[in-house]
Amino acid sequence: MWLPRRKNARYPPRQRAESAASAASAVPPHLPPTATHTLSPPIPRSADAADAADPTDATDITDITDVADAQSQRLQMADIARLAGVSVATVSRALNGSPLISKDTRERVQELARSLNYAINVGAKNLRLKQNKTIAVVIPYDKVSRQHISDPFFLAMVGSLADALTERGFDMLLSRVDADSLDSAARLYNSGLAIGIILIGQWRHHDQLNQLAARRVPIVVWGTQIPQQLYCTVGGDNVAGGALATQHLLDLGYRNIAFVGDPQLPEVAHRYRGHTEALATHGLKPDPRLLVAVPFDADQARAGITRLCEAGAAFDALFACSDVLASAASQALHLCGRPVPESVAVVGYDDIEWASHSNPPLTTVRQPIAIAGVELVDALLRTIAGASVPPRSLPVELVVRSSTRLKVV
Amino acid sequence: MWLPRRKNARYPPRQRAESAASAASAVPPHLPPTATHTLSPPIPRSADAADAADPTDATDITDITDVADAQSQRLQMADIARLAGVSVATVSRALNGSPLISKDTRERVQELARSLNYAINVGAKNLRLKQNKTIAVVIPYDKVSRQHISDPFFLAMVGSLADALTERGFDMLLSRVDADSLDSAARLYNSGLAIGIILIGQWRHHDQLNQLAARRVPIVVWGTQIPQQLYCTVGGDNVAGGALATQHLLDLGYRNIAFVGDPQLPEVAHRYRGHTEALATHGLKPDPRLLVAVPFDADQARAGITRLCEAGAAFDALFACSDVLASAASQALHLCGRPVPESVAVVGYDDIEWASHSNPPLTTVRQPIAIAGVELVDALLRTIAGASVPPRSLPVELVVRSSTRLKVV
DNA sequence: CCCTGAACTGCAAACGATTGCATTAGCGGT
DNA sequence: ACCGCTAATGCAATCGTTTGCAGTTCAGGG
Repeated sequence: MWLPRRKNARYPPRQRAESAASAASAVPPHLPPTATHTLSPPIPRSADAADAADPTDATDITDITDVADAQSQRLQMADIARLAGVSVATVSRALNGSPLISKDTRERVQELARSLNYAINVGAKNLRLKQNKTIAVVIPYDKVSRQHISDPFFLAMVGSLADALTERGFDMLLSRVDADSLDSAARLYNSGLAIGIILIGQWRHHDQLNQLAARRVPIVVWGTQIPQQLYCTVGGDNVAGGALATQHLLDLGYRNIAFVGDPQLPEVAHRYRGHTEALATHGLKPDPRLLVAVPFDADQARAGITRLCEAGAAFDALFACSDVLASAASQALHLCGRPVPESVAVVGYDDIEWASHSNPPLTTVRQPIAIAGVELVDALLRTIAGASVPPRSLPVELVVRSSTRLKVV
Repeated sequence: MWLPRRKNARYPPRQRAESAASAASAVPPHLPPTATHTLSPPIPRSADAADAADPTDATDITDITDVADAQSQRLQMADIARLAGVSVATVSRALNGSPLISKDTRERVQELARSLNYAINVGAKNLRLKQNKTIAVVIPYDKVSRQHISDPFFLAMVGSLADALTERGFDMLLSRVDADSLDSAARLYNSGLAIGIILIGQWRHHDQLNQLAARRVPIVVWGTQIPQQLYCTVGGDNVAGGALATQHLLDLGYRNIAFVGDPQLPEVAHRYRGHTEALATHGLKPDPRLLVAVPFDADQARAGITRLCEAGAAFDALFACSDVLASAASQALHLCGRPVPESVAVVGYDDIEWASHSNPPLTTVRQPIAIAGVELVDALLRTIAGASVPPRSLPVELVVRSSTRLKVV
């Protein structure tokens, strides 16, 4: 007969066959054997139930109590091992499907673990294997203007990323950082919480992002490609998007197009370039008086448009760099007595969900949000694998709805 | 002279004073001394830079190479210890501000760690301390209707939770689960990834939530209070909200009010009750023909409203259980030749950002989203601490905009 | 000169998993 | 009866931190 000998015996040495048998019969009375019954019988207060349960075997009662009690609370491999009458090593191998373990033992352990709702401690596993299946997604917030980022576009992007990451078996750590110190996002990587970072939006701190990349922090940014960048960006084709919007308005007969957005932001700058290029094909130049330079903030857009109207600027159409801005602008236009689309044609950007629900439904440049999530995750994983991933520009498309119509002359 | 002796010497034994001095002078040439310079000088390819750097001291070069190289990649406590010429224990205590360490050593270690951008390995720390600062936020998705949850309300809630958690120093793990197996969210807790779960929306599986609670999984749910529930809910006061909306319409002179929403969902059921109660104060009863029972899905709402119009139902107002539904309904009404608010007054629910940007701006019942995040987090933390937290109902308020106006007779 | 205590600091054992390398039993061959 | 081989399993080191305890140095008192 073989008897295990160990310094710190966490489980009483039992004869193999006996303990296996007792485990199999002892567990069900205390804990539900499977997780799959959906109709709950009258539910007792769980812990009390264990205490009150029929005390057939003194040792097993204390076993269960030890597990549920005190500090350790959660089930761990040692508990499974004890109940199955094997060592932790065997449990580990069994749960990982190692062929070293006999089919019999393997299945017994797996069944036991499943019936106890055992889930492996990911932290310990990660530590040992130096691996990690968590990706950090960072949404910067603007300290000065608003506390929260409420632009539905960012949130939709979060949804898309959540889907893409779930798809590939990764967990997503959502985090906010001050847009003025984007580099503080490195904490998430340096602390081992996540193996890489996806940052939504480039904001005003290109330099900080370059520093992160130089420090070898795996990072991918939703944004636009900037000349000297060391990090990988994925983004819609902003130049094409800007051109598409303006071209559409030109085709409809509009010639005096206001532009709403802050060209200091890299993405907006590119859209403005597309705007300018489209005008050029008709021999036109952008009118600086029709540039409403506001950040992505509805209130400031409203104010800007109102100012524009009151200044008596001559414009018959408007291109806004987000649907939120377009919507705020439309509202302001209404109040100025210039209804959309009768008096002013409006094109937005992003095509967030409610662009089609708004009234009138908004003509807009659709960003490929669903694809964006997949592409960002893909690029990040390749970066983590050590590849040098080139920036990626995704195609955008114009969605024509009722906020634009042929100009009536 | 004291010489350290160890089984597995990870760092070469050095005389204390000597090594401390060499560390202090050796670090800056290879790595930036502080993280706070924002203007990046011409950035070299980092690793190459270390290799190419002026090789003044052979041993230090190999030190740095060891750190940046190979498997271990990330900086760890042992590296700091080696560079500071002390033991890991001392580094640990120094970084945690233990008074056991002399002020001198403590500050030297802290400064060194800061200058190297060292961040402690959270996984290892959590393992050792059996603690964890991560909360899981779960958004269920509906497998049958749509792949993604795109309702801005849920996403806004995510934003609010992100703020509340950041505020309290917790990290947020965002996860999606199939709305038909909410209990699979337990994995996040059982695996030690998170110390508690916040679930957004009650959906159709009250029983599964009860089971989770019975299994002692710390969980708080955004939703409405249901008689026999074992888990804690936080939610807007749905009965009051429903009453508020309907009362407002009644006050304006409307008597035939359509209700849009699926009363099978607990929250909607309560709003319907409020609706009914308000009608009762005017001696009215809800007309079953004016109940448009659709889930939170814009397309189905549009279809439902169109059907209602085509059936020739007599109604002069409409109360929808979300702003998305209200907006979709307004659109359908327009197409049926019944403009809002001239022909039909519309009240929504949630007061998401664009309710005020839509056209006409939507009268709606505001849910306290910002407060919700704080309350949910609060309730969860108290639950984790072992308290039995009662369900919480938050006040809602009516926001009157232009989609409702005095009925013209 | 030795003893004592205070002030630092290091050693080594956790935390919960994985895995290379024993170790064991069982079996067939000689 | 003994040897060698294979299949199944256990031991113990390891991942990066924390912390109880023990060890070292040094100053001051007898």
